[in-house]
Amino acid sequence: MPFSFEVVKVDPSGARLGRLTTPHGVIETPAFMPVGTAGTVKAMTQAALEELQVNLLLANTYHLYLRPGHELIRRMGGLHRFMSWERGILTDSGGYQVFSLADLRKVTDEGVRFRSHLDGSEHMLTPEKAIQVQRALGSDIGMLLDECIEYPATPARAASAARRTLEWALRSKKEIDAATGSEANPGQVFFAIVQGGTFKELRRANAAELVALEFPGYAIGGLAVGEPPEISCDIAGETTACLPADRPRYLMGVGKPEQIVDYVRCGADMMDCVLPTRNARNGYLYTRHGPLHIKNAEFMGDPRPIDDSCGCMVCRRYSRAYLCHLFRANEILSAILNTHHNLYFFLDIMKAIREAIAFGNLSRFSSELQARLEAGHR
RNA sequence: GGACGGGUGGGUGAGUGGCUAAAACCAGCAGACUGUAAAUCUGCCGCUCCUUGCGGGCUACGGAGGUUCGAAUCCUCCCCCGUCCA
Repeated sequence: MPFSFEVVKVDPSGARLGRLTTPHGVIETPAFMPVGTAGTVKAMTQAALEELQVNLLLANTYHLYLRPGHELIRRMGGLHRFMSWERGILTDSGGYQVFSLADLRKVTDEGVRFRSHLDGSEHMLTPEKAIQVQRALGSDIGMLLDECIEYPATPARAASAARRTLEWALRSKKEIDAATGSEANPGQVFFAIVQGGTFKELRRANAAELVALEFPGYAIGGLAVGEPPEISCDIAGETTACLPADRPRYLMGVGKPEQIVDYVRCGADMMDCVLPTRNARNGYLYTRHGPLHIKNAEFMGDPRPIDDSCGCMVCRRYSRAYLCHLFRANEILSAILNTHHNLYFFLDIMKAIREAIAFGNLSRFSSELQARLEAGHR
């Protein structure tokens, strides 16, 4: 199955219902991708992810390159085989680590020099190298190396990162074209990433320049790095407007449940976020009536499920009291059950969004969801 | 009966004259987390008062006295707890 994308329906808001076809299956969009940085969605088995109907998950080039090494993964038959996952995989390029590991790296026009957080060793990640590593991993969708910057950033800094991201995209394109047809994973495609900080002109320009290079899909990067959510939304909407309607748009690293609908209405087709998984491990659980800290004393003797309107395995089977106990006792099952629930919650919202678009009532769905989540607790 | 060692805030445990309401860790109470250096991190954690401030008062390092301007820290006696010797 080669890569393809088809827009099935467009909502008046700009939200799109679509189908993304990859060598490892079809993904209904808008899609939420769980994050599995190191080739594992923490605390989840692959079987459990399949049960949750996850069709596409995210792994990380930089982390897998450092450990266990992309060549090892290539020898093991590629990432799909290595981690026993027959569905879709999107690999992030390491561009986010430019931002998150800011203390351990130096960015130049050539690429990013990292000092490994694992053993202190030095590594050079160039746009070409990022492509090569992702080829070795054999993901369905790879990402170009970009320069993700912090917020707030000056226009000059944002412009410089956007310019560099564009130059890196040109080099990536060459690297991609050079090897086309000679690969073990012929269906693999690469998405370019639009940068430009919180400046609309920069975003528009960067998007236009990348679009001219004809990538099969585009991502919007550099958002949700600390800016107010209204700005993220504004920039996301502004950017998608500059992207071709027939290509998938991936809004990287977002978002909170109440923001997801907004981003879909901005025209985003794909999203990923660590919030459901990381927050789960930290005892922060999402419900249709607002979040709860399961470790809090009030849940110690609470026989109710996390969310009585949730259909997930955890809510059908376990009480808040038990989950509270597991968390306090530092039991591994705590992370497993919490993650399961939070992922179900995010995936379920996205599924409901797809249905709402299909039925043409996204607007109503959106305001109802918003109202419930903002209504407060329990 | 004798010789040592020890008794510190909910727990473990630093501290041997003032910088100590008393380290650190745990427990407890709350919060944060957005392309994962995260099962992590942050704040609070004796009582009390108010004009909530690097604010006032009170209580506190087994007990009771004492030395000293000042004691968890030094002295005396007592009570416990270990280990060893009779």
